[in-house]
Order: sequence, then structure tokens, then C-alpha cells
Amino acid sequence: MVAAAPVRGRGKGTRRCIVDEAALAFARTGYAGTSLNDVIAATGLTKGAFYFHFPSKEALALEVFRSKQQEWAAKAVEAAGRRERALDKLIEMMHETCDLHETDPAARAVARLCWELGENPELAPQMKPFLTNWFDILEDLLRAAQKEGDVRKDVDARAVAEVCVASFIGISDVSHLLSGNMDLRQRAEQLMDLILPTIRTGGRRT
Amino acid sequence: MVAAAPVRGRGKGTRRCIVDEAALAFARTGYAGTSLNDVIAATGLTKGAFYFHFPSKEALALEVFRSKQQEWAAKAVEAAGRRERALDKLIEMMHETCDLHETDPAARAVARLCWELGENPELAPQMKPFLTNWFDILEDLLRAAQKEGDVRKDVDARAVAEVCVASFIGISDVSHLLSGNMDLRQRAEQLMDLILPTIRTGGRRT
DNA sequence: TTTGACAAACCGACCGGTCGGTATGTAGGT
DNA sequence: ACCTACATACCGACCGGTCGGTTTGTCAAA
Repeated sequence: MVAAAPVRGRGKGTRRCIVDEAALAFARTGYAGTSLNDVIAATGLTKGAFYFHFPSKEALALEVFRSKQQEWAAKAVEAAGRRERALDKLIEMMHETCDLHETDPAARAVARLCWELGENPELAPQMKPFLTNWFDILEDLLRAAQKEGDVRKDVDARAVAEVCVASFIGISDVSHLLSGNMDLRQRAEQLMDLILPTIRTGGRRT
Repeated sequence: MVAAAPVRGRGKGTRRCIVDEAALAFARTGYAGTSLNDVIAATGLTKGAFYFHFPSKEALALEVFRSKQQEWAAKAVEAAGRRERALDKLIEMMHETCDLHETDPAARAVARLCWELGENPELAPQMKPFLTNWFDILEDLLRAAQKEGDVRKDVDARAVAEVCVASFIGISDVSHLLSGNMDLRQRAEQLMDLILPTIRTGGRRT
């Protein structure tokens, strides 16, 4: 009819395309605020094509969540590899995450879907690991930093890890609303300027 | 037709009822995820009654936002009044806010609506003051604490204020997802344990 | 090398239901 | 008589999801 159509990526590529476009949409308008029609229109496909690749809107959201989460974690691990000392790794990961949020508008989808789908009791168990995994990663780094002598031995590594993750999330939300993530790095550094002196070896009081 | 109905609170009370019920719904399912029918059903009213009091769903959300925000600020001011020193006022306000979130499930509506409506460019200007007002309040308290000698003179009061607000928001989100706000106080205290030593007079290093 | 069977990938019309919003009616206080 | 404060009934648009059908790629038998 119309020159036989462009024969899209034939399968795997199409699925990727849907996930990427959905990530953008979910990041912008949230899960409930995004209609499948929007996503489908953005991909240039049709409803039939979509439902061949995904059984439901919820399944799409879960895939977006998993996919973007993994992508994020991979970049963080790579960033950590650029440093030797554990405390430097932690800071480097934070900077890399700032980069990611500044560069990729779809990165926000992870957090948004986490809160929104986490409201659903049967989906919450799949959302919580997003947080607890980050808790674990930072806790491990902080413990290592303690062994390396950069962090005071009497700090509660787990507590600090959880505070750091939660605070960063709050900061990225605020930065998104107030400046469209333009000042994310600055805010993140201000956070670290407040926390690091407390946990670093050499100086400070209770 | 149906026994003339109970002649509800006749006006002002009905409006309040709608706002309260809507706040609960928005807190639970967000703006896009909440249907007017849900809210209306929860109030026991009908659509006609709702649209007598509010011109649109958006107007309702804005009223919920304003109302809950004011309620929150009032409690914070009252809490601050219980203390003498500015730094104590700040901490007391934080505790009061924890109480509020533990007690009132609708308190979350403020933050959720702020993010969700803030996405709308023409509504964002009305959402941002929610953050900047808190920034201002904490900044003033920190400056006062500096004058009272509780906070080091060389700390950037504005920066600390913004970090505190943003971090607290992140912490309350995390606490909500992981424990239904059960551990909010604990997390908030852990945050302060990390930040206060850095800004307090007497000890610490750069 | 052709052909025919089959599966993967995609199309687009269509479904019941729900959405936010409107038009009109009416009971009761003043 | 009039206005407030509701109830009832209804609207078109759009929602997530289904379905029958078409096209395209794969591969084996002839």
C-alpha cells in the first residue's frame, strides 16, 4: 500500500524502541498520567504491534523500570571502577548519577515508577529492591572506606548509606522541579559537603 | 425523590469534606491516578454537588495543595514556638513534620501534587513556593542560630536550608515506600545526626 | 530453485467501561 | 420569590485491551 513499510528492526529493536519511548513518557507524566496511545504514537507503531510485545501497560512499566534501573547501575559500577579508594568510588558514583540525570530525561522514570507502582501492594516487593540495592552498595563502600581509614570506625555505615540514598533522591526531585536538573550537581555537592565532614576521619565531634 | 436527602452540612462543611477526601485520594494515588468519581463517592455526594463547589479537578487539586500546605506550615510554626533557640526550633519543626506525616495520611498529598502539578508549566509557578518558602524559613532559622552562636558563622545558611528540605523530602518518600512512614522519625534523626555536627559550633573540619 | 507451510511481526478497527465535565431539575432556608 | 446547595441524567472523548487479518522472514521438502 505505502511502499511496503520500513520493515522496522524486526522484533528486538522494536521492543527496545517501545521501552525507550515509554521510559520518556513515564518520566514526564508518570504511570497513571501516561496513556498507551501516547507511547504507541511516539513509536510510530500501532496498538496491535504493542500488544504483541507486551501483555499489558503494567508489564511495560515493569520492563521500563527494570531496564532503566539496570542501565543506571551499570553506569555507576563503571564510574566506581575509575577510582581506587572506596570513598572516592562513592563520590564518583554520585557524580555519574548526576550526569545520567542531566543527560537522560528518561532516567527519572525509575524513581517515578518506583513510587507510583510501589503504591500497589503486589508490585511493591519488586520496587523496594531498587532502594535496598543502593543501600547495600553504599553500605559496602562505606565499610570498605572504614577499613581504608577514610571513614571513622564509629559511624553506622548502614544508616549513612540509607540517608545518602534517600537524600539524593529528594535532591534530584527538588532540582528537577526548580531548575530542570540544571543545578543537580551543585545540590548533590552541597549535600556531600554537609555529610562528609561528619563521617570522615580527622576532626568533628558528637 | 429519595426522601429529600439529609441536607448535608449545608455549604462550607461540604466543601471541607470534599477537600479532605480528595487530599486522602491524591496522597494515595496521585493526581492523574485519582478519578473524580472516587473522590465524589468517598464524600457520599454526587457530581452535581462537586461541580457546584469546584470548577474542575485541577482547581480541586490546587485547593487541596494550598489547604494542606497551610495546615502543615501552621503546625510547624506552632512547634517552633515551643523552643527558644533557633536551632532547637528547626529541630522541633522537623519532629512536628514527622508527627504530621505519621498521623495524617493525607499530608503526603502536598508533595505528590507538587511534583505532579509542577510538571505542568503553567501550574509550576504555584508549586515552587512550597519549596522556596521552606527554604526561606530554614534559612532564617539558621541565620538566627548563627547569631545565637549555635551554628558556625562560615556555613552557607541558604545552601544548608535547601539541602535539609530536599533531603527530608527524599527521606519521607523512602520511609513511605519501605515502612509506611513507620521509621520516618528515625531516618530524619539519622539525617540530622549527619548534618548537625558539620554546622554546629565547636569541632569539625573542612 | 522453486514452493508451500508455518511462525513472527505488525496493522487498525473495535470493545466495554470510565474519564472529566455539563445541563437541568428541585428541596429548603431567607 | 429567590438563591443556595444539592441530585439526576447525560455527553463525547478517551482509556486499556481484544481480535481477525495481513505482511514478512525462515526453512524444509520437492
